[in-house]
Amino acid sequence: MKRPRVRFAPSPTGFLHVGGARTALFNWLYAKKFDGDFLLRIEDTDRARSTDESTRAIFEGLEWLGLTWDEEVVYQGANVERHYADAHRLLDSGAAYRDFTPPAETERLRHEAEARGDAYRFDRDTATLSDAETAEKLARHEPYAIRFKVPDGVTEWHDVVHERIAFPNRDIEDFIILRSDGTPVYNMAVVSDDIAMGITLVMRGDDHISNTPKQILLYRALGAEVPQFGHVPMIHGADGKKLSKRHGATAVGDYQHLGFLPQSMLNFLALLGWSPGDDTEVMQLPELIERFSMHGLHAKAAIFDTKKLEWMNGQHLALIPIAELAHIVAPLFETAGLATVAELESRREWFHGVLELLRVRARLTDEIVQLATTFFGETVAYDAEAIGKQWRDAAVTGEILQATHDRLATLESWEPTAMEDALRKLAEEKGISGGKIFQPLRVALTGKTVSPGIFEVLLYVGREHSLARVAAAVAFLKQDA
RNA sequence: GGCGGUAUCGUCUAGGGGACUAGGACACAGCCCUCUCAAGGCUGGAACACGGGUUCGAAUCCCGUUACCGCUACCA
Repeated sequence: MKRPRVRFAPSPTGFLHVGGARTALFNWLYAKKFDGDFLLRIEDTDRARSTDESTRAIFEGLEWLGLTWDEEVVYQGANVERHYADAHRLLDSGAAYRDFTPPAETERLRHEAEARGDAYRFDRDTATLSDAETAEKLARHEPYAIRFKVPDGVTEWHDVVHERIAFPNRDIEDFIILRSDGTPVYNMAVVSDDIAMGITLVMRGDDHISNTPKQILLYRALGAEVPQFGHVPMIHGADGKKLSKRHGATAVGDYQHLGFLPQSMLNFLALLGWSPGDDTEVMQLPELIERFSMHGLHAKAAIFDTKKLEWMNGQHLALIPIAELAHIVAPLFETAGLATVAELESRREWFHGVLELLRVRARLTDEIVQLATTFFGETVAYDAEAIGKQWRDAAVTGEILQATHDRLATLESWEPTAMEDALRKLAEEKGISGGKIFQPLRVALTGKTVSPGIFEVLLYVGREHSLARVAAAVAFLKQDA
């Protein structure tokens, strides 16, 4: 059995699209699972649209996801000489022919047919010239394109995800493989490169299904072994249309910056169009490799559901080792102006404790940063809503907070169970419920009605700052009353 | 228009002729837990596109219809 070789071949005309990322993922999983190679080829033959920036974005996106490639990146543009040679090989063997028809003329015919409502197909006969005519045009250096001579018959293959697909050859026109300026056309370049790279399975998007019969014909005419093909479905937006910019974020980089973890993205993408066959949903990369099979691949287009992605991210946020999370999130704290990475590192235990508190309450890493503001800074801004809800009676609340402050101040150890014992006892003495103490206290400490457990907040805000915040709240209420 | 592909809850899916009263997850609603919020647990509503076959028996196999998607370039 030959070593499996698969590739991901994006054109660098934009950022790494989530659909592309998923295609890359399936190829990558296949390579890992079946002990093969995962290669990357940049299809940059469309020089007008290709940019270095896009190429970089593709690398970055793939690297962020951890989908690393096994050999040096192949740039299609570097192989045009081989593409050219292969096209001429087909010309020489009679599998292709010269087409001297000016592009404008072909275009005119096409428009005419369309206007009549007919299906246009290039007419081989009009381009067929006698040897003498050809020699004459050649002598005059008239430009020509090379067209592939599509043979009679039916071209079919066993698609890894769709089973059998067949195209009657009469529905395939004699397509151009080399433009009149000598540059190769997509299908020629792809086949030439896939042969040269020794690709054994071409796994790509559904939108390439109609290219496949042309490519199979090319493999055969070139005398090359035809690889396996697998066409994975498209990813659609909520409206059922191909996912595009107007659906919002479509680049994997967008999701990175929105606060998603790469493992969530991978897990979510894997489940769009593939299923392990049972109810398992949350999986890490090793498990994905372990469970990956072609059998679980789907033929149906899937709609990208951001809500489920968010849930998935919440799951992975809860699972990721805390040190790893800290590493990802610390720079975000720095850009938010909360603390520098170095400061956080110097209070490692405390920082990890804070993250432990917040990770379960957040779905995005950005949310963790937002929620964490409570644990930084000297002053607290009180939400109007929080005041209205928990501090209605300024006099009574001020008194309770003062008592709370005093009781906490007497504590020997700044430790949750001791705090809870003390404050529950206080509530009992006053004949009120615990909530009557905890809720106003929460507003005093955080300015908000919601937060992690009040004793954890006290612990991580710290004794000094907590007492100061409560005192400040008492003062605020006094002035208010 | 031609060609190709697809069709299970709103969404992602399980399902490979009998185990289907069609299972799970997201979302939604309610309840429990509880100092609030999450997380978690429980409960609920919600689907086999339609029509024909094949078969003792069909969500599962076949055909047709419909709908949706893709391709239809000297773009990739």
